[in-house]
Amino acid sequence: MGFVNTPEYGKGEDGIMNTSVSAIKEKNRLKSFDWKQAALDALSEGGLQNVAIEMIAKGLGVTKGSFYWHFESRDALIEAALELWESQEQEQVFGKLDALSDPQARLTALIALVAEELKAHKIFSELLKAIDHPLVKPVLARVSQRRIDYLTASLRQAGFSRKAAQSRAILVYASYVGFLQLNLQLGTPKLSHADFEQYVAHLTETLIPAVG
Amino acid sequence: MGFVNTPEYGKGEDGIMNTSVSAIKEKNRLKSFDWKQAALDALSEGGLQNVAIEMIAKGLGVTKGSFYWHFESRDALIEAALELWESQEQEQVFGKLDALSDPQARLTALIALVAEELKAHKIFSELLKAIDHPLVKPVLARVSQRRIDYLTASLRQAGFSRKAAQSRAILVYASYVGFLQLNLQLGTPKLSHADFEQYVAHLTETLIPAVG
DNA sequence: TAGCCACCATACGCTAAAGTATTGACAGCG
DNA sequence: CGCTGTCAATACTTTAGCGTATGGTGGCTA
Repeated sequence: MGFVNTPEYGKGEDGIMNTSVSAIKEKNRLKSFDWKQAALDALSEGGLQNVAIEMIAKGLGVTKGSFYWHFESRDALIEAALELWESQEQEQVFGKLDALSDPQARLTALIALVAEELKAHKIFSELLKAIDHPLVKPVLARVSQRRIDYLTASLRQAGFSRKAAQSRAILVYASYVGFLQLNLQLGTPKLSHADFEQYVAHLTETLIPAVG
Repeated sequence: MGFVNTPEYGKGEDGIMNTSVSAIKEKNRLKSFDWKQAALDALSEGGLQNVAIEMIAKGLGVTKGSFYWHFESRDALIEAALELWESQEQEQVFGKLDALSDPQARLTALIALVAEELKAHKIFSELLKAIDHPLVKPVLARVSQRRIDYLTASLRQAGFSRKAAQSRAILVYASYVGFLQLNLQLGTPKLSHADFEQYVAHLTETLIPAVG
């Protein structure tokens, strides 16, 4: 007892939480976690407007009467789901890359990462479309700032000057964001697997190795 | 008589249109055009969900009773506004660039164009967020395809191989799209005017001249 | 001056989705 | 056995925004 199997552990979302940590508390947390997970699923599929309580409830086999026991409001769910996504995102991206000491290898690994983890990218892409929502904007701003900073540092390590590294980091990140929207949202251009490989190779050649 | 001073001319949106071409018809067209223009304004400010009939009506000093005389539905307005935007967009971008014969100059001019014409970019950026709307998606697909093709052709002329030109075109366009979203929507990173200049210079150096 | 027509205002209906109020089921504990 | 707390179902209210129905006004023509 005492250990939870989810990223939820240690968040302390309830203010009081040390009164009889037990199977009941466990189940409680699992339930709330399910809602967040389902919200992220819905988000990655149909965008933020698809994070509709009655829809998700149906997917979970319950009704909204249940939802409002677990959460204050729709916004509360969105906020919690975003918090979950942000932490997952962070350990997913940075966890894998920090292992690599060579900055060059780290950068190419980062680009390779874009091809995988489709769902995380889908969520990011959907959030970008929902940026008008006041809860979404700060999250994306934080995440983007962290990534750009990380890129900048890596590029500096790889030999770029301070200013060049800054511009290059923005360029790399912008091309990432743009490519996401073009592919996941617009579906234009449609690239075959081979075309995609070639594009990634071209991108790596163009943006990563050339120090200047 | 016979000439109209707007891009509307020659569209033939009414099926029948040759019965007494006169000042009345003229006024009619102007009114309808105002709605489209106002719709684009609203779009560029608050996104597609801000294209709300009652809001725009208030802005025009009328009520929605007027609107439904001019248009069938909200979708009809959106469709008409998008058509207007697409044509304006096309002549704005391609009109200026086709004058330049040197492909290199054309490409740098194109990049410079991004800094201007803020409203057209705002609209594009908002449309990207509203891409789930069935009327928006095909428009953006057409526009993006045209632009990428144009870029590809210019890059080929500048000396890139077929495959390299294709990948590079996508890269350039993706970085454009991404930068738009980061700046107009997210506001991250915040660049000073000098920083922006430097970024554009860096971008041009990195993506345009190097033939490979 | 009668009357038609383009244009607009007002009032209402309709729908989707959030949120509320109330009651019910079921499990564990005293 | 019955109480209590957790979770869920049902029915209701509310709100925003699209769309409709209908009637009003002002100018042009017969």
